[in-house]
Amino acid sequence: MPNLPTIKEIAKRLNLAASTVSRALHNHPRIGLRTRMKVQELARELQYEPNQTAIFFQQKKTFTLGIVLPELSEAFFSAAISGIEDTANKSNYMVLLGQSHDDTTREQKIVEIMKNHRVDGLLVSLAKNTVNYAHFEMLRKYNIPVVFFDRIPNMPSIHYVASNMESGTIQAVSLLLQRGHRVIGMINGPEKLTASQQRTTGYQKAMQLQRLKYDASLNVNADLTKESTRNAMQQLLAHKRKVTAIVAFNDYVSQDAVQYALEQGLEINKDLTFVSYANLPLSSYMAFPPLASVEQYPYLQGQRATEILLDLLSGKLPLDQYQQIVIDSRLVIAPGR
Amino acid sequence: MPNLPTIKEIAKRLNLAASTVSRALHNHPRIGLRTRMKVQELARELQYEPNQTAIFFQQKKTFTLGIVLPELSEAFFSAAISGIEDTANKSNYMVLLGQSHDDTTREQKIVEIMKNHRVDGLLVSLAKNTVNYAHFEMLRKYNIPVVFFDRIPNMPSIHYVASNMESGTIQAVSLLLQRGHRVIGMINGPEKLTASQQRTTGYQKAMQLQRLKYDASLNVNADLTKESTRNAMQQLLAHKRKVTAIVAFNDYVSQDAVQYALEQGLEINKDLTFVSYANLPLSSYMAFPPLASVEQYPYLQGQRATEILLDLLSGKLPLDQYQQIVIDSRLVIAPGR
DNA sequence: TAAATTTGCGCAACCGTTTGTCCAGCTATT
DNA sequence: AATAGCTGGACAAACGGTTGCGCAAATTTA
Repeated sequence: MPNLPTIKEIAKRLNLAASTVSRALHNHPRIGLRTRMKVQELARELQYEPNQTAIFFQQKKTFTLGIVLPELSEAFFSAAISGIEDTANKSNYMVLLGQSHDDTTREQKIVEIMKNHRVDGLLVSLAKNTVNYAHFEMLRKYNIPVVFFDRIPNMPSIHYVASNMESGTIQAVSLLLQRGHRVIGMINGPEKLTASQQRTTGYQKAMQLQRLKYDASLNVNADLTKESTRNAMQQLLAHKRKVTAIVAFNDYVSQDAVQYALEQGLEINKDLTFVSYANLPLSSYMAFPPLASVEQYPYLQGQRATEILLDLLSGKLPLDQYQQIVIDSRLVIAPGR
Repeated sequence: MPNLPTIKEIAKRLNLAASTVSRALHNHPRIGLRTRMKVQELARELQYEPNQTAIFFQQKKTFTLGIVLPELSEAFFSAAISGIEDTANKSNYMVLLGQSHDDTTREQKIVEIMKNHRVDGLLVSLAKNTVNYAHFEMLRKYNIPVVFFDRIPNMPSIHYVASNMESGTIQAVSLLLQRGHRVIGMINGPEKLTASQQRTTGYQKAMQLQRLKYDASLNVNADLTKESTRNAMQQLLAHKRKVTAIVAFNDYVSQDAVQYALEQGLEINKDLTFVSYANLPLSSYMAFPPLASVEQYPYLQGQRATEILLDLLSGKLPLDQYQQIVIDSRLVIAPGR
C-alpha cells in the first residue's frame, strides 16, 4: 500500500513549510497567489486528501452524530432516520447508528461506546422500559448534547421533539362522528403511556365538541400484542351498545382487529369502520386498510430533531435553552374514501 | 467545561512519564506492580477515559464500518442492518450509516465521505441503477476492503454475500404442483435482474422435476410498481389456460396482486393461491397473506457479510482471496396452511 | 530617504496516545 | 569484585494537520 500523500509530503516537494501548505490549501490570504496555485496544483496531482482522523483529533470534533433508537424494522424509525440522515448530510455530518432493541442495558452500552467515539451529539429515542437516565445525564460532563425524539424521557431539562396524538385523535373521532357513527370503540395502548393518555383526551374532546357524552367503557387498554388486541375486540363487540367504528392504537393493531372482525363474519367498512395511527406505507397494501390514519410525521420529527442538534453544536442555540418541540399529529384520509 | 483527564494529567500528578502511565493502564509487564496500581487507581478516581479520536489517529484505525444501502424502510434492509450491527458490536466496531435511496450519485458521495472518515471497511448493497463501480474500485488505493451483500456488482474480484432465489423458487413451485395446481403464473421482476433470472430458472427446474412442460407465457416480467403488477395480473387472468396459482416477485407485489384479484371477484386461496418472496413480518398482518413465502435471510446475510469483513480486517482472511457466499433461499409455509 | 506598513512564509507548539530505545540502579553470577 | 543480566521507568519521536507568532523583504507612506 503506497502511503497516502500528506501535507508534509507536499511541503517537502515544494520546499515549503507544512504550515504554508496547509494555509495555501485553505486559501489563506496571507499566502501569495503564486505559491497557493503551486500547492493546489501539486495537491490535485497527488490526489491529496486531508486525513480526517487527524483533523478530528486536532479540532476535537468528529462531524459525527450518534443515533440511538429501538428498532429500525419499525416503519416509524426507519422513516425518522431518513430525516435525520438527510439533514445531517446537508451539514456534512455522518450518522453513527445503534439499535437498543428496546433493551435498556444495550442502550447504555451504545451510549457509552458513542461517547468514546466522541460523537459530537446524540439523537435518542428511548428503549421501551428505560426509566433511569443516568447514562444520558453523564453526557453533560463530556459536553455532548442530546436531543430526544418520539420516545422522550420524563425530565424537565432536555431538548426534544415529539408528536402530540391529541389533535389527530380529535380529527379521527370527529370524522367518524361526522359520518354518522355514534358508538365508537377505541383500542388504546398501555394506560401509563403518554401516547395513550393523549388519545383518550383527544377522544373526550372530540365528543365534547359535539356535546356528546364520553363513555369510558368504550375505551379499552391493550398492550399492542395480537392476543391483547383480540381480547379488546371481543370486549368491544360484546358491548351493550352496538359499536360501528373503532379507533385502533396503530395500523398494526388495526390489522389484527380487522382480522378478528372478519373471523366474526363482520363486513369491514359496512358493519365496522376502522381508523388508526401511523399511516404506514404498507397500509396501501392491505386488503382492508383503515378509512383514515393519524400521521405522526416521522421524517419531520427526525429532521427537526437533527436541526436542533446541529444548531446546538454550531452555537446558534445555547445548550441550556431547552428546545421542546411538539408536532401536532394530523388525520390522513385514505385516497378515495 | 472542565477538561477531561488525559494520560499526561495522570503522569504529572504521579510524577511519571506519559509512556509509563500508558503502559501501566495496559498492564504492561515492564511496569512495576506498585506503580501500575497507583496509576490505575488514580485513573479510576479521575474517571479517565482514553481519547478514542487520538487512538484512531495514532493507530490509523477507527473501529468503524461503513454501511451503504438503498433504503432502510425496506424490510429486507432493516433486518440486514440488525445482523450487521450485532456482529460488528461484538467485535467492538461501530456502524456508520448511509442510504443511497437508490441514487447512484448519492451512493458515490456517501462512499467518498466514508472514505474521508477513514472507515476501516465497507458493507455495500448497490443502488438499483449503479452500473459503474469506480467509486468502489478507488477504495483499494485506500486499503478499505468492501464486502457487498444482496445487491452485488457484476464483477469478478469482489467479496460478496448474496442469496440464490433458485432453490426457494423450486420449492415454491413444487409446493403448488404438489397441491394440485397445474397452471401456475409468475409475476417476475425486470428481465435483466439476476434475481429474476434465478426465479425463472427455478420455475423451469421445478416443472422439469415433475416432467411437466414449462410455459413461458405464464412467466410475466413486471417492474414492481403497482401499475405494472396489475397489468401482469390482467395478462395472467386472461391466459387461455386457467391460472389457479401465482408466484409473485415479493410480498408487496403479492399484495397488489391480491387486491386486483379481489376486485375481479376472485376468492383468494380458492380460485387463486399466492406464493411470494421475502417472508415479511407484515404478511402476518395481511388479511390474505400468501400461502408461503421464500425467505431470503436478511439478518443472516448481514451477519455473514460482516463476519467476512471483520476477518478481512483482522487479517484472518487475505484481502485477495475473494469470498463469495451464496445463501440458498428457502420456502417458509405460513403457519397452519 | 527614513519610517511604517504590508506581504509572504517559516518555526514551533500542540492535540493524546503509543512504542522503540536508552539508561540507571539493582541483583545475580562466577 | 567485576561483569552480565534484569527491572522499572524516562525520553522522544511519531501519527497529520492547524495556528499563533516572528521575521525578513517588499512596498507604501510621510
